Amino acid sequence: MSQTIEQKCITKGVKLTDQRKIIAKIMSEAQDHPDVDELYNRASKIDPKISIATVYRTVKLFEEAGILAKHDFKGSKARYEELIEDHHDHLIDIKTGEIIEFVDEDIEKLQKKVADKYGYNLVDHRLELYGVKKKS
Amino acid sequence: MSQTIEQKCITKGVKLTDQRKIIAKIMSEAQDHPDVDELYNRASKIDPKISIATVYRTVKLFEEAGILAKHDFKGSKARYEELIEDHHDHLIDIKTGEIIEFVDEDIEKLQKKVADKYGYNLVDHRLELYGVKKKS
DNA sequence: GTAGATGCAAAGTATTTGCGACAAG
DNA sequence: CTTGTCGCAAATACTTTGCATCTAC
Repeated sequence: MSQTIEQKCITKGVKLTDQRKIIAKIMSEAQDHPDVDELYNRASKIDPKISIATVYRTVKLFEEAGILAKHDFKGSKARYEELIEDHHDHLIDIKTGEIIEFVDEDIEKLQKKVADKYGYNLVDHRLELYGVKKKS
Repeated sequence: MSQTIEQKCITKGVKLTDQRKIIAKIMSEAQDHPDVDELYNRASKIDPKISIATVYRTVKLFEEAGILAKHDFKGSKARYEELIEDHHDHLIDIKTGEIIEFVDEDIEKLQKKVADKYGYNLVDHRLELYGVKKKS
């Protein structure tokens, strides 16, 4: 039973204001990886008085609380997505900007092995694939 | 017989000004991954009149010419390194900021396989490992 | 000689912050 | 009630750009 973003806020002791609820809802429902501007646009439709500063403050807060993940893909602004238990990496279509999420256990294992080889414990990683659709 | 950065400029038809020669030299000799500020500092010691704008223009030009690689590691400014034939990825020490370069052919192959699985041709990728040194 | 490069300062982006008003717990 | 949040606008950090001058080829 996975928690909603609002539930995670309560668990982590993050105060739930109206603005944060709006952002929580948008990110919960998002099927994509919106950037701050897009998030601000969507939030403004619900609460036209919300400030972009609040959006920035909230995504940062949520990121630090482990609720959202921030991605700085090449050639675009910072994008956010809800942080779910099962980790995944991203394949980015450089023509369309479409983002495909994938998981590859073998790559994960090899990454640990590489870190190990150099005497490191792997704390985090970033794997992004950039590609173009093959003609079918 | 690998070319120097200056030679690459000539090959690629990039005009060699004094400022560009300075930046080429610094990057050729760099054992690290300097950011623009650091590059500007090192360049200023050779030519105190060089402008930061020129440094920005030059790294961008070199990047587009395939002479330098730009890296946006998490939590730090854009860093540059000379682009060498043999590709490598990076392992970043999150305590010290030290950067270790590594190559893992198996991971490379698996990346291609993943892209392929989703119907993509892999054009580029980014793999960064973030770790802490193990106690020995 | 001429197209392109430089230095400077001003303008852009993306993001953060100080502050008085306001709201959640 | 009191601590923390919000909206606003100003500030910051990094990067780009317009323009007059200068330089590599």
